Formats: sequence, C-alpha cells, structure tokens
Amino acid sequence: MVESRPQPSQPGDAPSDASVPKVVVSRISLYLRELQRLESSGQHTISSGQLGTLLGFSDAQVRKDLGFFGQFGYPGVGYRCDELIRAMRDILGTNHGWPVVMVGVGNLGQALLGYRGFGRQNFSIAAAFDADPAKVGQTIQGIRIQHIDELAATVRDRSIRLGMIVVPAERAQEAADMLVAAGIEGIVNFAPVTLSLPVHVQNVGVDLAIELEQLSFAVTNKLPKPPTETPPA
Amino acid sequence: MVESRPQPSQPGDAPSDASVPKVVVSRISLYLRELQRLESSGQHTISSGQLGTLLGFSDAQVRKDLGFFGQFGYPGVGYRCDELIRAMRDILGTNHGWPVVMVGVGNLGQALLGYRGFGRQNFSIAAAFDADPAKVGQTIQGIRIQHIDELAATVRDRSIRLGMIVVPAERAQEAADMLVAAGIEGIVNFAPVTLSLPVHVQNVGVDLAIELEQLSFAVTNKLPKPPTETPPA
DNA sequence: CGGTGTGAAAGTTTTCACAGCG
DNA sequence: CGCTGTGAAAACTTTCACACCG
Repeated sequence: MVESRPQPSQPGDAPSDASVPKVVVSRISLYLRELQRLESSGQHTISSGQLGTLLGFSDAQVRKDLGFFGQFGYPGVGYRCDELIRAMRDILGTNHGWPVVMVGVGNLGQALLGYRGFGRQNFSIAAAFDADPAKVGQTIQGIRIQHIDELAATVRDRSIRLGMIVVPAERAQEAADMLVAAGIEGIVNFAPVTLSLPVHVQNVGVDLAIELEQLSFAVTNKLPKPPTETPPA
Repeated sequence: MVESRPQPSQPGDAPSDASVPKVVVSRISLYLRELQRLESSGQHTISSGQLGTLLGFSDAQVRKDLGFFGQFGYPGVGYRCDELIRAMRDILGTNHGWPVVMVGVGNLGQALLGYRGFGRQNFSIAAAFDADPAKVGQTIQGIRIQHIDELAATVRDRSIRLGMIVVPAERAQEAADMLVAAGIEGIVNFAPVTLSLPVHVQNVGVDLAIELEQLSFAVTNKLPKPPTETPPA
C-alpha cells in the first residue's frame, strides 16, 4: 500500500521541519513498546483508537503524534504493526544498535548490567567503569569492569555516544564532567542531583525517590487518575 | 516571617481548590531536592531566580508553581530554605514516613532494597516478596524475603499504601493485580509494560530502556554543536 | 463502513510585566 | 532596592470535527 501513495513525499518520511515537543517523543516510546507487544502476540494491524485505549490516550492524540513524523496509516484499516514499529524506531534512532558506557558499578549499576530490557530496544552496555580498585578487573554480568581513567580512550575508540551515571550523588557531577570530556553526547543520570552540563550534551534524569514522591502526592490528594503510564519528565 | 503576615490566608496553606498540573508536582520534587542540597551546604535563603537557574527554569515559573500551594516567600528576600523544604514535604506528603512493599526480588529488586535514596525522602521498603521458593526466607539488605502469598496480609497488617513492581514484564500485570487486591493505592512499575489498573489506583511507570530511547532521539536529532561564542548583535 | 490526516477551536501551561511589600 | 505574588498575554498542546479514502 505504501507503494500506491502519491509522490510528493515518501510515506513515512519526516516533514523534516518542526521541532517536535518532548512529550510527543515520550509517547512515541510508549506506542513502540505497545506495538512490539501486539506484534509478538500475533496482531498485525491496529487503529489509532485501539492503540490509544491501550495506553490511555485519545485516538486523535495518537494520530496527531504520528503526524509529526509522516503518514503511516491506511484509511479504513489502521496501521500495520510491523511498518509502524520500523517507522518509530527510525524516528527514535533505535533501528541501529547503541553501545552505552556505564560509570559506577555499585548495587544499582550491577543490576543494570544484567537488565535484559536494554537489549530488547537495541542498547547494549559496551563498557563499565569504576574508581574502586577492588572492583576494577572483576567481570560482572559478563562485563569486565575498567578503571575510570580508561573512559575517554574507550569512548573514543569505540565511538560511543551515550553514557549512564550510576554513582552516588556526591560523585555524579564529577562523573558527568568526565563523560563530557570524553565526548559523550547524551547522559542518563541515576544520581539524585541536577547536573550542570554544556548545552550540547543531552540528559535525562531518573530519580527513584522522586517517582515515589509523585505517588505519595497522588495518593495523598486522591488525585483523579489520568489512565496508564507516566512518561518521564 | 510567617507569623507577621496579614491574615486573609494562613501562609503556606493551599488554595485547597485547584487540580494542580502533574508537571508542576514533578517540579516541586526537583525544588525540594535542590533545596535540601542547598540547606545542607549552609545556604539559608534563596530567590526564585536562583532556584530556577539551578534547575533550568525561569523565576516566574518557580513562583507560579509555588503559588499553586500557597504563599511562602518574603518580598525583597526570597524564600527560607528550611520553611520551603517543610512546605514542599507537606505538599508531597513526605513529612511522614511511607512504608513500601516490593514485589519481585531479582537483580534490580535487590539493588533497590539497598538504595539509600529512598530513606532520604522518607520512604522505606517495609517488606519484599517473591514467588521463587529459593529466594523466600533469604535476608537481603536486611530484609527477609517473604512468599508472595503473604502480600495481602502484610499490606493489611502494616497499613501499607504504596508498592513497587520489580518483576519481569510477563509477570507484571499479575503482580499489579495482587497489589490491587491487597488494597495498595499507588504503584511504581519498573516492568516495561502498561498496567491495567482500577482508576482509583495511582501509578507511575519507570522504563529504563525508554529513558535511553529518549536520549537516542535527542542525540540523533541534535543540531550540530554550536560554536561556543555567539554574542548578540 | 471504518478509519486516517488535518485545520480550527478549546484548553492548558508558560512567560510577561507590574503593583506592592519589607 | 530586590524580590514576591499574580492577573493578563502569549505560546503551546489537546480535542474536535470533518473531508477524504479504500
């Protein structure tokens, strides 16, 4: 069907213009996750209404969100899961693999080293670093822990663009500075502090206690529930 | 100070009306985190402009956000850190402790059992459950793992309102159903699936792969690094 | 018919700008 | 003076509603 559409633009290509709102991108991730589940359960097509219902959004919102990136649907039918999955991966940049470096291999870091969910979305932890000599040289979850001094060389040699900070709060800025110096372009920060970073370095913070605080507020104020998930802030 | 303010409303009290936007509440958590850091570094007052700058928000936004909940500042001076911390904890509901149950004690669960950041914000993992008989009875990070069948009784007996789901994706809905049946009011879900829950149960999803996807998008679509100096005309 | 894609309307959030206070 | 608190304006996001398509 793709091949039958008129020519002005290739179906699925981006209107190559607009800066897309961040909240739209976070919903794209949710659509993708849901579509992957649907496809592996054998469903081949889905409408905006069905997809929205599964996630707690309106049909119009699903269509508008997709509309930021191109035209993917078939009127009267809906979307083909396989096509839409591929399109959303193109949008998010996850049709190719992303090696990631981890800084800090404590409890949480070790758990993340073994987390299967990263691979499923095409991320892999390519190297892990710590400053503690007792940890350096150990192999955990199949990854050999390197000394933090080797960070810059590894990032350069293996063209790694993303990093995760999994050190204690007091060390997080220091870790961030090293990642920036090494040329990393994006950071997921699990330490409960705000990093100060050059504007050209992207960052996403994940603060586990803050997630609980948001629940505490919601429960305390018996906030009427907006269905389903809460995308990251 | 507080006692000197004119009477129309008690300082710090909520306009007790409005439904506060979720995004405002998430910023309140960031303000609180930053204030705690400031206070422990010895700073006693702060202006909206300073606080905003530290977090990347405008002064007006900080004031508007606080304005949803009351009046906390002193014109010409700013805010007193200690007062504001207490006020924000009142808002978020974290001036009292929150016991939390954890369902699923795999890699990630074990790491979270040892995470110090929860305690700092007044959360504590009161009990942890697993279905695997090999884990039940073990003590990890000082917590004795119980069998999942004991969940409902524990939640009831200890009046626990919040839970965390740390099981694999395939088991997450099942875990959610058990938490709901046990009377839990809010859930943090670390499994990469959308839960279906009764509207009266709050939930926050944390999907680690999605955080990386958001970075992937940001990095992929990032404008080429701007030359450092761009002074205005 | 069932469903997409999309302008235009409605609603929400952010920024502006300024009166008022200590 | 420096800063808060807050209406009013601007910007942005969501919902509506409908032409069009297979």
